[in-house]
Amino acid sequence: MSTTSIKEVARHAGVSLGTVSNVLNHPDLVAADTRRRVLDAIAELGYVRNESARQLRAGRSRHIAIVVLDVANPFFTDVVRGAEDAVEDSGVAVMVCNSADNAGREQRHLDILEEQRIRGVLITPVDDSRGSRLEKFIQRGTPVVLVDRNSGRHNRCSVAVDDVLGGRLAGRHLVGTGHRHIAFVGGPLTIPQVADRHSGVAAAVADHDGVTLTVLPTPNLTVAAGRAAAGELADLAPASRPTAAFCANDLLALGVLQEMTKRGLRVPDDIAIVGYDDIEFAAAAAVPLSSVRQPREQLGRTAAQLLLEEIEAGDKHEHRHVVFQPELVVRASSEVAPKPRRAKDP
Amino acid sequence: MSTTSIKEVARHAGVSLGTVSNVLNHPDLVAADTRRRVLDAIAELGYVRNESARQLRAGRSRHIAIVVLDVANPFFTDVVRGAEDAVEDSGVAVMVCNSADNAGREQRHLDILEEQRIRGVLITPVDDSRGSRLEKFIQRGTPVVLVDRNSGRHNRCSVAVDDVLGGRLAGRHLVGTGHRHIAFVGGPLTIPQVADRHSGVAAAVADHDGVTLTVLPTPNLTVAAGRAAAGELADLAPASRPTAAFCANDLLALGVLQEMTKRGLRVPDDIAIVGYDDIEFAAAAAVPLSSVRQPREQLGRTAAQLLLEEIEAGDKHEHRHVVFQPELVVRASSEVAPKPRRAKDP
DNA sequence: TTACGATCTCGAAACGTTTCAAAGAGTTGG
DNA sequence: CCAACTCTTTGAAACGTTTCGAGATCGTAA
Repeated sequence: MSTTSIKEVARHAGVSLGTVSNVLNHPDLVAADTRRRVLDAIAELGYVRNESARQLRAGRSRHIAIVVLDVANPFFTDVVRGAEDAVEDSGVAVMVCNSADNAGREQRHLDILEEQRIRGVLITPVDDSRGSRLEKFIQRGTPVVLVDRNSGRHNRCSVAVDDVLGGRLAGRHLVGTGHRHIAFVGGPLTIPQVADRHSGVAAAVADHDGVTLTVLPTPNLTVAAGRAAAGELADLAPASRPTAAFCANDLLALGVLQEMTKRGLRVPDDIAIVGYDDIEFAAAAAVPLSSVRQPREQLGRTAAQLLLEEIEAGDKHEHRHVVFQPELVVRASSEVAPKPRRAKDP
Repeated sequence: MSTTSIKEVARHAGVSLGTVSNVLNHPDLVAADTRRRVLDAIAELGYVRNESARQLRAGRSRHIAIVVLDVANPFFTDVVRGAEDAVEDSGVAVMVCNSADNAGREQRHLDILEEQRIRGVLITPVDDSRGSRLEKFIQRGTPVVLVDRNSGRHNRCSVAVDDVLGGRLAGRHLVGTGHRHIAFVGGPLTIPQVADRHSGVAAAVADHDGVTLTVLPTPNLTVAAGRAAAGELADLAPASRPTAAFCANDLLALGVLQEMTKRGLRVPDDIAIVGYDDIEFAAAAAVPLSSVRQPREQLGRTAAQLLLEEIEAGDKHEHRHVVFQPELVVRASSEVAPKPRRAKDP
């Protein structure tokens, strides 16, 4: 552990401690040859500034954090990249925290971040209720921007996508291509995004007589959960089986696609699939997946910009709520109009 | 920003400052009702400990970092999850840093981490040469464990997978199923993992007369690069086109699969594909991808354990180099023996 | 020659903790 | 009643910075 302090550098260079600090922070105040001597001493001793001491004195950190629901979900990694891009040369660094959709972990992360006097936080919250840890966090004055979630409250910025519209787009598309029995695959419905996507598709279905919507709840939004849900669907008698599945995200959709293929059902002929997020792997699937596209990197970039703005402006900052429009991308998995059902089931 | 300090808590509770600190760090030394009073004051004032001050006094942080080549690659997110699991209740937190395969960014991250007096670092380095930033970092005494890279040097632990063997497994499999012309898709070859995988497959091919290996270099290891490489392959005259592609990772392989399908070439009949890493999306592809499996989470878990061990043991620690064996997982993308070529090209 | 600015350097204070020797207050045993 | 404990609490020092008023040095104008 490097243990050289500014004091030793000063001694080595034959100057006072304050001068070394000036070389580091206000080089223009120091005479050229003194500066030179100090820099040499720094190089020779391998001095590394102690950030804790700096921060203690300065009163604040130079970091922001982004807390995501699932680091392993490509949707979030793209959001992270967007955020990293946005802060690139603003002098702050980004810490990535994974709440794993677990309120306890989210809370612990927030605890740690607050102890660090973090400069600001981007978060897709698990628990955003009144009196939640996050609420307290905000009230104590740390700037927070909600990501992929819009907030009715006015003490924070948010950047979101209109998920109800997204669900509606998917529903309209499926109804429009002739499907009369649609499944919604996703859960838990306590996740607002999932609930919104569901109510969107439900609204689209309700606009048309004779179209029914079946909800297949899943415990989470993973590929494995998609496989399991697809198993249930495939086990249904062909006559009562939905001809299309709208999945709450692409991981689920990929799981459904995989399981259906494995069981000999053809996509989209036997069952059409529409996902959500339009992660890169959606297009890369060998039956390319239709999906509701969210501007993933832009989400992260915009959120980070809002945060920097708030950090900059302080009290003068006015909170804003940015909502992006989703866009349906139709690919092979839902492209073909459904044909009369064939008897071809396991 | 919460600005209450231990001093105010002390005043509020009518005790000295040292007692408050004891309540926080050594509660057993404090009488029950004093403790009670202090805790009440803490709750009432919303006191949050200042980690910078704590760390300054204690001399070290409670964080480790993991620096990965690409946060958006599921391989690395799984490694991260493994590492997070391993440190779960050791009292240290994990910071995730993304070098994006860029030496400059890696350097900047290491600068910041050193200023933080980070407790230890897991890293898949971009630049591990003699005299590199990383080398200096290690020499100054911060514990570092190399991930997915084995090191000849003896001043650090490493956890890796035998990539030469992995390449060899893939090569043997393809040769064994009758392929006589194989393509290696991947690059840049300056990435040691890529070079090893290549030399593995080259060795396997060299063991058999009449089998040729064509190298298709790519600028990076992404899906898009895979698509581009597949385009080149597909454009070749059928007679001179390889019948199998071994890709340096699964992202490339998925790109190749997608582009081939798009161009009407069938996998595996027209061209077999084998990837590397066995990320979850490999199995989820509708033509499930054969792949060389790395124990992703275990890689992260083991690396984190070694790091904690070194942090614990200090000078007494003996560096170790763990090497895992990869395992070939054969799926549909390379399952069928190649048939006589058909003329069926764009 | 003096006075004044301009430049540069210095030294001490402050940031909020943790730690530790020492003191205070009871208790117990002789 | 004193000595020797134990149990609590105290207050000051130290961690490595940054900041800022003040001092030192030198050149220049009056």
